[in-house]
Amino acid sequence: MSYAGPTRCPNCGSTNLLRDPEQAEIVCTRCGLVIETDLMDYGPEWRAFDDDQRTDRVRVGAPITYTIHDKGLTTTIDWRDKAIEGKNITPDKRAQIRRMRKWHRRIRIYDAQERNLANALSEITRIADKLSIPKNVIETAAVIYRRAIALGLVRGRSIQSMAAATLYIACRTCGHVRTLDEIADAAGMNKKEIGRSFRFLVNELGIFVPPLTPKDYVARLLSRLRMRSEAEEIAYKTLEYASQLRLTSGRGPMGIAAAAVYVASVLTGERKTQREIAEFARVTEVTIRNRYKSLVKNIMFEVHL
DNA sequence: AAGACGAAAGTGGTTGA
DNA sequence: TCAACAACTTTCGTCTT
Repeated sequence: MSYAGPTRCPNCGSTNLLRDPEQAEIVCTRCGLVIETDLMDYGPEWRAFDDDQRTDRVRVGAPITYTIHDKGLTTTIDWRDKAIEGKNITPDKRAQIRRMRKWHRRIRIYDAQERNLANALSEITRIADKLSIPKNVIETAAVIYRRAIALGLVRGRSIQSMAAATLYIACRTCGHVRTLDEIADAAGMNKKEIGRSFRFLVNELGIFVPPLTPKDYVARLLSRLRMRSEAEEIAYKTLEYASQLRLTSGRGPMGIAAAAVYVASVLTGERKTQREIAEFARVTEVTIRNRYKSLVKNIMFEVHL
């Protein structure tokens, strides 16, 4: 059976796509974007009958029982090459014990990573569920986290912040607009730490994260303010002018989006107060005023020409 | 009285020596 | 590592509707 799927990653343009029938996905090996899910699944042992199973069986690697049966009770083989009574032991016994020790250690590291992964994935899904983030974004986050763990980037950092940062990266690369604030809220931790982990991961993994533009925020603001679609058009037009006039560079995109929405609210007559918009946009009224001021000044000038 | 406006001082993050 | 800096916030008094 042949399958003509995508050949290029829509996010970073890489052609190194990994098609993984067991995980029923096509994944970009460069940025970790999950391009397609729910491919035909060939392996009878791993057939996923519903979404829950697909998550549990395919994604998490080790089944959840793995972490339960162990519960952190690990064993160690003594480093001394002695029998229990303190006698020396024969050379071939000694060699055997050393081999056992080696493998025991290796297996334990593997265990620790799997545990970390399972932990992180449940954290990721927990945050994502709170925000109703779609499944493919969660999957992308999982892939990114796996890469991070494989490169040893997670050690010494809190699983929570790494999980949240991973989810944020996934949102950005998948074009699912969420603010760092929202993620931080849902994760129950501060924005700063997640932001730091975010930047760290982006640097270390070399992921291309498309920058957010004011436009990305407008639709969300309008829907949260329950405004009509004609306002949307005006807001987008305003932003277009603004970016042509280079009013957008270097400014926080949310402030500009909020100002554009305010302009639209005034022009359409379904006026919203600056405070209302500021609240949803998570910027202050003053910021809206400043953006709005320069918007009006420059665009009026433009119109008069 | 509510909303809009703007000045001034404060805050947290980035940059460049 | 530290100071300068830009963007944004906080606060508060004044103006407008």
